[in-house]
Amino acid sequence: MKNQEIAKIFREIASILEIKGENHFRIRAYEKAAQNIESMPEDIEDFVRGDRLKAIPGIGKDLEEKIKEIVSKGSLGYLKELKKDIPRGLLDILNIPGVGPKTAKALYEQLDIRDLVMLERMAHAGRIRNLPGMKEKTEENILRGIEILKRGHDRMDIKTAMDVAGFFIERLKKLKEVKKIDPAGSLRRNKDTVKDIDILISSDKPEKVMDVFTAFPDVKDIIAKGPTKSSILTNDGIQVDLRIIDADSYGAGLMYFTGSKEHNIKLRQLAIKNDLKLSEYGIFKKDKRVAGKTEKEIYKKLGMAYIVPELREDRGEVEAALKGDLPDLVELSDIKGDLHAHSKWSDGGSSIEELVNEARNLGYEYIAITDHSQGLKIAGGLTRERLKEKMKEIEMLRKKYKDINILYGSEVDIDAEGRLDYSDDILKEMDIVIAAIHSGFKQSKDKLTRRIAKACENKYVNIIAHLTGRLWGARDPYEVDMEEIFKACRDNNTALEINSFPQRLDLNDINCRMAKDFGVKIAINTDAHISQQLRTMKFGISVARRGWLEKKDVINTLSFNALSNKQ
DNA sequence: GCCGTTTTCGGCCCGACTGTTTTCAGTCG
Repeated sequence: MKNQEIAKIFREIASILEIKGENHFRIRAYEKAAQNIESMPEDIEDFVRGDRLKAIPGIGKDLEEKIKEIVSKGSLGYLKELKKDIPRGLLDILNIPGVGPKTAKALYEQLDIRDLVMLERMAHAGRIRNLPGMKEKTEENILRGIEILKRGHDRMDIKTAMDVAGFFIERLKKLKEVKKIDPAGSLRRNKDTVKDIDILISSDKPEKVMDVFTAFPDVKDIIAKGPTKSSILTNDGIQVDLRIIDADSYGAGLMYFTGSKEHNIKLRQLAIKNDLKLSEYGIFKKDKRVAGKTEKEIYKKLGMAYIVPELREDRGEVEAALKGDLPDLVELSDIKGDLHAHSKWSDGGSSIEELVNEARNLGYEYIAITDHSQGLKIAGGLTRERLKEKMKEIEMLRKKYKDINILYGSEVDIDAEGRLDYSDDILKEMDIVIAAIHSGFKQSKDKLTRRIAKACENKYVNIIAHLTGRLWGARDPYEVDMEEIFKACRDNNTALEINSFPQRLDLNDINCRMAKDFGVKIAINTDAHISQQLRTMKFGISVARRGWLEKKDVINTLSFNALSNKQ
């Protein structure tokens, strides 16, 4: 899988070309190609082998050759050439908010600034203000931008983003000047991680709303403030953008502000083809607005079905909507049970009964109690003897609660050699077996892949949990050969898990879609460690929806009977 | 650098805010 690697190279080329002041559209061509390759569910090397690269949107003759070179040689001569002209550190300067290619170029050419350290020093020394078109204010903004960059507020997980957005929305809602309010941006698209918070408001007194917004006690810094658009930084360094728009344009504004940028561009191009103009104010024929109040009427005007926010990434959804071919996405209400939860028997905080009762509250048909296996001592893994005692408790609860099926299971550790932590005679007694890696993350990609594939081959294993082990903000995903895993899962009828825990959300959306294309079934689980966490299912659902999954792709949408027959 | 149901050349999404200007370029989303 070289998709990410190629996307990264193309993005780097785009950045260097920006600084060099190259043609804007040529730069966009590289960015667009990077985006398409990165979000493709297929392995680009298959396209090279099949000589089908030009079938990828945004790939023409030139980029085709460059991709072939990267795949065969592992690097690209053109990028090496470009790097001779532009020092590496200059690309970091582009990451400073408010500093773009023109500024970076001027800093490099006129003051020989080559990296962040030099830039900070020069700004402190008051040297920037002497450049043409720059003054003290420019210097201040650069220093402030460097501070923001240093604080490293990159992206936050979706739950944190929802909490921050909720905090602002709840307070803004109370203003009588606020008629309508919605979260927008990647948060509304339910992306697994979010960079900044976007909020849209409809109001006839925008100035008043902006005054209140920028004066909230949590506002540390005002980045921009106007009658229709303001941006602030919170004390925690999170950027919140507020946009105010007329009620007549609210749908168009919501669409624009929800994005993604690529989705918007695609729609605007489509509008032009139809002799229309699309902006955040509506769809216009000549200068007359023909739609704009709701998103639905805009999609309709463009001759396509409504596209839910989760799909708006320009990953084929526009084409599908034009053909009336959109997937019928899985919904939270389709979920019939949770197949991954931990009780006090291992490292959970709730009793089995508490988990069962929460599952009953959620209207589930079944819940699997899947405590850790014996080798995972740090998480209170169960020995054979303790398993027997746990089984007794489950049997007792089964008698007490007839309206739900309590599944006896385990999250079994896969050891460094790919062996399972329980023998087959224990596993075969279980209703459900989840296998997962909990150590040896630093092994090579091949070794990790073989470990997991070997676990798939065990006939008692039903699900592989948290495949790449990522913990947002704490641990990077470990590298596995997705294609190999998908094949192993498909051939052994093993499902892959979407882990709904907000810092995991692993598989991610793109892996999901690829798994689906391979014919692999998915289980959306919470991995709850206290009963309330069974309610985080919605985050896993978001990933599934972003991965184009339908009800039929997800095993825990099956009724208990259908599920039992399948396993 | 890509792309074509007006096109193989001449286009390529659209608008807001800031800071520097004396009407606009740069940056951002």
